[in-house]
Amino acid sequence: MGDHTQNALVYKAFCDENRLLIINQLSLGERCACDLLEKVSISQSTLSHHMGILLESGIVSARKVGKWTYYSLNPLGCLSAVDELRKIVSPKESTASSCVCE
Amino acid sequence: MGDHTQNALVYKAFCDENRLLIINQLSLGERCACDLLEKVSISQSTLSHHMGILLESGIVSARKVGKWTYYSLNPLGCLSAVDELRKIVSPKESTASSCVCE
DNA sequence: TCCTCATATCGATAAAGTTCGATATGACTA
DNA sequence: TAGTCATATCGAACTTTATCGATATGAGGA
Repeated sequence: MGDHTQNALVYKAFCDENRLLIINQLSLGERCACDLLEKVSISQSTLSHHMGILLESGIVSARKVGKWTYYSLNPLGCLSAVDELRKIVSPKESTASSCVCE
Repeated sequence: MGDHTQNALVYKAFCDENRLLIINQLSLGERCACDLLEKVSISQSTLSHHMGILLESGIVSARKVGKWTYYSLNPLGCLSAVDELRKIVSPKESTASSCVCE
């Protein structure tokens, strides 16, 4: 069945244009926040907010090295997001057609 | 590259709990609005609003028969949503690592 | 230790989204 | 033609989200 509350959180990663831009950058390889900031025209605090959402969705990982934070796509999280979406939209066996319209 | 504006619209279908519930119902087969209304505890006008978003995302189709509207998952739209998500999160060839941090 | 830099958090505001009841629309039915 | 039923649209209240500038935190360097 899958947990709708959790899934809603996962796919929130993909329903904002700026987050899709960030994901696109990360699909090219690991990036530090300052680097992402150059590519996406939003403020530093807004970027931090979006990175929080991406981390919470599980499709992005963070790695801290000194002052810097490096972000990258989390392969397992991404795989799981794609696979779960496939499950969500795939036809399922229905016990009965419950439509009572006619 | 993919159109971020359009993709954001597609994945908006999956980032709301009630829409996930509706999609789950439709994955069992075609359903009329009155039937969906029985399964999801929201008002009729709210259901109509969500169906509009699902139609716009391309993952749901509508078929009108007299007074009734029958909704179903759009196989092509669903396939495309899954496949596009796979593309969005798959690693891409980068021309150069652009990180300037160190 | 003090300063600088990278990032996170806070507080405020504006925009977008969810939800509802009321009403409109449009199809069938008596 | 009137009435009823299914669904869509409207308008408003409320909640959530996106965004920013200011400030805090915490690491490295002088």
